[in-house]
Amino acid sequence: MRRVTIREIARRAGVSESAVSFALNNRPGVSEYTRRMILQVAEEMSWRPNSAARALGGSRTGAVGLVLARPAETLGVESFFLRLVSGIQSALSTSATALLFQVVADVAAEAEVYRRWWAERRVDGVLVVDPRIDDPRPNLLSTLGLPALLIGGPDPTGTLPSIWADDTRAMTAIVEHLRSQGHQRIAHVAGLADLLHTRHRIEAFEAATGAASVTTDYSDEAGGRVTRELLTAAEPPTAIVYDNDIMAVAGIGTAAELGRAVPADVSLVAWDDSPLCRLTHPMLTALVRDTFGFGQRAAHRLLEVVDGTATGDVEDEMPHLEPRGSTSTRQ
Amino acid sequence: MRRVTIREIARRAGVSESAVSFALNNRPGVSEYTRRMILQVAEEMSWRPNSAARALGGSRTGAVGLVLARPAETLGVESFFLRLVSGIQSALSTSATALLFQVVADVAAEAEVYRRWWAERRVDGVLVVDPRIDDPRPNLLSTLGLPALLIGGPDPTGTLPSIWADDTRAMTAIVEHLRSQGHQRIAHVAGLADLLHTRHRIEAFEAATGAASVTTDYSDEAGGRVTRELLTAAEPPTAIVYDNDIMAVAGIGTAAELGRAVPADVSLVAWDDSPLCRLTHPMLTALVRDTFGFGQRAAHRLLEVVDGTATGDVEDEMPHLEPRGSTSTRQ
DNA sequence: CTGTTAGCGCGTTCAC
DNA sequence: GTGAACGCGCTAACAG
Repeated sequence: MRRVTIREIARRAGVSESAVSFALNNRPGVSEYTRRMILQVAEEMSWRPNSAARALGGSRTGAVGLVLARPAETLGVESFFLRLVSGIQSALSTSATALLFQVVADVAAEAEVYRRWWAERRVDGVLVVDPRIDDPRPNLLSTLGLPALLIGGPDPTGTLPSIWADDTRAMTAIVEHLRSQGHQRIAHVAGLADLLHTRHRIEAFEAATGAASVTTDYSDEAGGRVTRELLTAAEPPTAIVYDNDIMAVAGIGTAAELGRAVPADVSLVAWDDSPLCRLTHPMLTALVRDTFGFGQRAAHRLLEVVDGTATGDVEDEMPHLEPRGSTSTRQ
Repeated sequence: MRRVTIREIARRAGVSESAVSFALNNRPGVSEYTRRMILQVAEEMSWRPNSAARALGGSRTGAVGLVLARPAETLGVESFFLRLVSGIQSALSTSATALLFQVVADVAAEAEVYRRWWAERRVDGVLVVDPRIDDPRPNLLSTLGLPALLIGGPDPTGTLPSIWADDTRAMTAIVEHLRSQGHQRIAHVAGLADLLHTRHRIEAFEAATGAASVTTDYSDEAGGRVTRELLTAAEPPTAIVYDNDIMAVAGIGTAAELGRAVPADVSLVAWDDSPLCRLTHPMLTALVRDTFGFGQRAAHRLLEVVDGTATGDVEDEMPHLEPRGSTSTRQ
């Protein structure tokens, strides 16, 4: 495959390289006639800008980054994650921006990736997922000067702009829904204690019920174990809210083992919907989010942040509960 | 954040820019003493190469690409996929190579991404997953001249180098294992008909059993439906092999609905292991692959292909069966 | 207003 | 070990 440069287009079109550059970037300085002619030649030769040359001259690389710090045990997020990435890319593709993606073991490694990407000028900005309590990343990114958008939040330190959904109100809505079905004793099997959204959910849950949430590592094992503890206690809950789909699926299995009928004896709710929630019998009532759209909106916002045309937080739409067989009216 | 260039290092170290470049790249042309001195200065100033400048001068971008053409229904691959990507990156990180990642809807869009990446010189090579029957990608990539490694294969057209695991032998091993447990009637719920590995599995299955495989779209719905058809037939199978975890999980649910005991009435095997396979009761016997290691080896091999130091196919290790509760000895 | 020439960004490489 | 040219697109400054 021959490489096509602006120089060749200029030669072929019989004009200067700068004229070609102006025409290709839709900038003044060239007549309408010449522009059309140049564009046609470029089209015929199927020219594409060399991203390296562009990045070197201008200050844009045309790429943004996403790092997923993925402790081995956190498997429930996968489905959520691929939908999010799909949405992100659907938004990025309209501005021909590429996505640099990396999976690392922990936040320390994540920080190292940001440093490297920025030092090597590989990205124009990054999307930061899973904000944590006492999160070192906003401070790091702000110190580096690397434009970033926090997905989830808002940032407690007010350092990074963010896009977020209201987990607090979502949890309150779930509890109210269960209450309206007659549930008095509700339990909450939460996720990783140091995630910001976990704290939000816990605070909302405890405020609404007065009961204490239990934190876990999101694993199926934890979901099963905690469910067993809850259901074999003196006064077992009549409804359990799980912070992800995996734990809810494990929970429904454990309930069956213990001989508890779902939803007659105990109702179950999964925080995030996924195909898993439709594999169980009964199917799991789940909190549905428009994750693809969320990703789109996040990417769009990041591009604005990179351009400097946006700062501050945006609240995304609230997720809604999709009732299925695992919950039902109690009398 | 101040940007550090080779020019500054040269000034600070009192040498020429080329000397710095030689020293930083461990190339001859500079004395050991000077090299050390330069490296120390670079270290102090925490210099990092500007990837754009490097890409522009040399012919390497220091990035490789991976496109996932993900039809909405193919959800079972997610877990496999993240493990694969983790492995890929663990190998890439040792050579400071970045991964450009994109999720698209279909192979046509995937081809378009390859064209764009290559035209824009964004990648040095790509990893191609899910080879298909009559796959247009090897031909395209070869025409473009974009170095590529096929994950799965080998490429029937012999166009692209590949790394692959022997699905044929794996299927044969599964059938033999089931036979050794006394199973006479075995069924195979296969995946998408146009995937190459689906064909390999089907051919191996039909050669070993004489029975016909059924192709599906990998969905839980298909897994459940086909299981129901199989189990309510005149002579139901005593063992079923599913091409992914999702369908096997749906299958175990359907068996329960029909009142068939697993494994007493019917044994089930999932092709790919995942946490899902441990969420069922009984747990699913599954084919275990070292997906992380597979990704590592694939990335390593791609880098060799990019360097031109490798061509041809490599066979990766064969997956092994991990027996769990969903299969057992029949008499 | 239309178009050109010159020089920049930054690391690499080749001739000296 | 050095100086200078190069890769490719962008962008002042400048000429018609």
